[in-house]
Amino acid sequence: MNSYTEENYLKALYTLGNERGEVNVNDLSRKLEIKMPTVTSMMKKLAAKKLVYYESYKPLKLTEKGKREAALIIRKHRLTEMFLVENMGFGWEEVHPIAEQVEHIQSAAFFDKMDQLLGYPKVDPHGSPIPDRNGKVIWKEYQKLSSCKVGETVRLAAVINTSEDFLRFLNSREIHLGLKVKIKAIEQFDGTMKVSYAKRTDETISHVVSERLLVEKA
Amino acid sequence: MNSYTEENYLKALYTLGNERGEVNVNDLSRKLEIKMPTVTSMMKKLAAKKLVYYESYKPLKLTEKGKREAALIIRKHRLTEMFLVENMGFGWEEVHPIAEQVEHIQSAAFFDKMDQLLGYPKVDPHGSPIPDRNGKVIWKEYQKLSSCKVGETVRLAAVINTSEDFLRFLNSREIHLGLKVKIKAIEQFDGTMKVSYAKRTDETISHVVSERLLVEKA
DNA sequence: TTATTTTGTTAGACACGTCTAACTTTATAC
DNA sequence: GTATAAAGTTAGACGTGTCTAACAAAATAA
Ligand SMILES: [Mn+2]
Ligand SMILES: [Mn+2]
Ligand SMILES: [Mn+2]
Ligand SMILES: [Mn+2]
Repeated sequence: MNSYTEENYLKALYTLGNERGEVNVNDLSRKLEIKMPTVTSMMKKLAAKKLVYYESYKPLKLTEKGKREAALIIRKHRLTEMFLVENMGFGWEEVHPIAEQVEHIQSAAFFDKMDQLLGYPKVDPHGSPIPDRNGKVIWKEYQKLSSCKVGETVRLAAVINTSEDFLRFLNSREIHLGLKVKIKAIEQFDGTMKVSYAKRTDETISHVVSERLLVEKA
Repeated sequence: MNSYTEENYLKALYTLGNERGEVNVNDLSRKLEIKMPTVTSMMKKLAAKKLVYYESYKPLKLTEKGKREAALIIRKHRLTEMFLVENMGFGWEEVHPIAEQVEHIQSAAFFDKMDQLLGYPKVDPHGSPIPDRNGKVIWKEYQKLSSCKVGETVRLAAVINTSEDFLRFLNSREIHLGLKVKIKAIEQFDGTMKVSYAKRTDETISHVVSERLLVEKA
């Protein structure tokens, strides 16, 4: 069994790996807010457990075993977030710090029960896919709202940034997953979009925001 | 903030204190399955944090602060057990090991939400009282089923032993909290009771079992 | 291509929570 | 009331996860 600490390293390696392809000691160090020498020594430990390929001065890479174990922790994280939102009434902006702790609970029954009560959800409250029991993840191909054209109507499928501030901002505009958004106009200069959705027929979405929203064709 | 480990020591001190009055290093050592020298050094640490009164060779005692913090962990434990049973469909025999982990989650909102969803329960699934937000516990005075007389009808209010085996045994006899039990006869020799409850009109309860069931007059 | 900056490693330290071995104090038995 | 047993403490060690200081390698800039 991996320790609480090891689990957090595995998860960070996994998510950084998906975001940036290559993961360096420095990236991990910054993400976990842990100094580089500490990261190096943990990488050697995880390498000894066959969870990470480690060679001095080379980028870090999870082994297949490491990827699987990381994905299973992420599964627990995302199931928890979904449970907190759907079955406990939390807002999507509140759940991450709680899930960060709950993900380390050792009890298959606990998470199986969440999964069952939720009806075997495929995505978490932010639209990220929930890995299956074997650690397999099915990534749906979404596109950024910012890449859409005038006249298109799209459905909001996921958020890229899940910071509390950003999610609170979306709440204040009544923007949530599943929302149908029609693009009315795009300002060439700065990419600002004029859109309509729900009862809001004359809203503005800045490029900073549309870059962080993933959509699919409605 | 207290560590995960410190929390488990506090909780053990609290429950042993209620069961036996005085707590010795040896008791704690056996309860936590941690060797005595380790316990001694932790007691010094908790004493430095004003959570325990510690003097060499004297019985251990929680300070008021220590009692309060212990009770708040127990609150989280029991709310969790109740939530697992009432809102997630677990059996009362399954929840303890999960609650043992969940009780260490640091999130007031998480437990407040459980409390609210449960309708501010006063007791856990085993009939033990849930301490309030200030760590105050209201103990109801129940009596052992074994101390009841022939002809009495009592309501099952709590179980003393919460081992999985005992709870499974009760499940197999369809014995659960709230059950009304009528005492039809008591064998003087070994204390075996003849009782009726629900649709079971001719059941036998051994003294070993009736000693572990707490009831109130119906 | 050499100098500088950034990234990464090594060495050594430390807090935490655990252990065993050895010793001391207190309790129990005779 | 001494002898023995049980309980408790002290000393010293160890694994985990963290740090800082010093050094080395790789990347970038001049
Ligand atoms: Mn999250
Ligand atoms: Mn975590
Ligand atoms: Mn319990
Ligand atoms: Mn616990």
